[in-house]
Amino acid sequence: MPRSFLVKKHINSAKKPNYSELESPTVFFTPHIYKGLPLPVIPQPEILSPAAYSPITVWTTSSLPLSPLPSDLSPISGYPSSLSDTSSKDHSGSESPRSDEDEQMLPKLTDPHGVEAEKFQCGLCSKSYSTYSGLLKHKQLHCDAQTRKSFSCKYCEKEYVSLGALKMHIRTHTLPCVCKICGKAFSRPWLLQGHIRTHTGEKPFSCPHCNRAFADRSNLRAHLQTHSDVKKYQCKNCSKTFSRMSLLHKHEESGCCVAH
DNA sequence: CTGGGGATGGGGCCC
DNA sequence: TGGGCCCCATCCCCA
Repeated sequence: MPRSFLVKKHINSAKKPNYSELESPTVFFTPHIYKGLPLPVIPQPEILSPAAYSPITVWTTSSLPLSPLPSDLSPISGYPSSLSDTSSKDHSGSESPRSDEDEQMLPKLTDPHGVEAEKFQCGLCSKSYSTYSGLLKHKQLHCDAQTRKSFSCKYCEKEYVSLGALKMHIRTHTLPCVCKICGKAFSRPWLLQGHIRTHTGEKPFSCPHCNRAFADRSNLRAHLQTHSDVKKYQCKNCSKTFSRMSLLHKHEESGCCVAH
């Protein structure tokens, strides 16, 4: 299943950013751990600065984070995570912005500091505020979601509520972080760092139960499931538990043990 | 076939 | 605002 729950649906595809300013230069990442490591065949690459973006042309938008949705993604409620509690992840994205609307929250008076009471009225809900800042706060907290603009990716059909989110997504297309050892490109430096561990053999995450080491924290987390009697992912039909969702899916797709 | 490890993608959160 | 890190999810491969 594509991990698109955070992506806005196609609401206003006409809102395209200036991509010539969005795209980041290619970055060759070289970790410090190369120094002293036996990689003689590879020329010792220099450490380059991380990707830097040019100043971005701003399209009108107020990109406040969306309200967090309470969503416990753990298939088994109350399961004790060995590493951290992640039950409060923000998986918002179901806004229905009226993207064709322009700024409608204008003060009744031009004085931005507002010396009289109830002078600043929200153009959407008609609530009045004595100060301009009060109106702004109201706008950001309550009404801005309705006027939020969207930012569309030029490489695919995804849209985002903030320019920052779009820029992050653009990197998945431009892949600016390139491994100097094998040439493989990644969207983000830390992804490249994880990849480089496959070259260096570095495994900084070790299991407290069996001392097995892993290069990736997520893989250690999955491994920790194998030490648990009651695993994280449980079949609704037979209550059998699995260490990975993919295993549960396989189990369910194979017909489980109970007819649906 | 099943379970587990390796590698990677990608959005959110925090600073 | 961006980088680093978090977490979840997924695919592939192998024992």
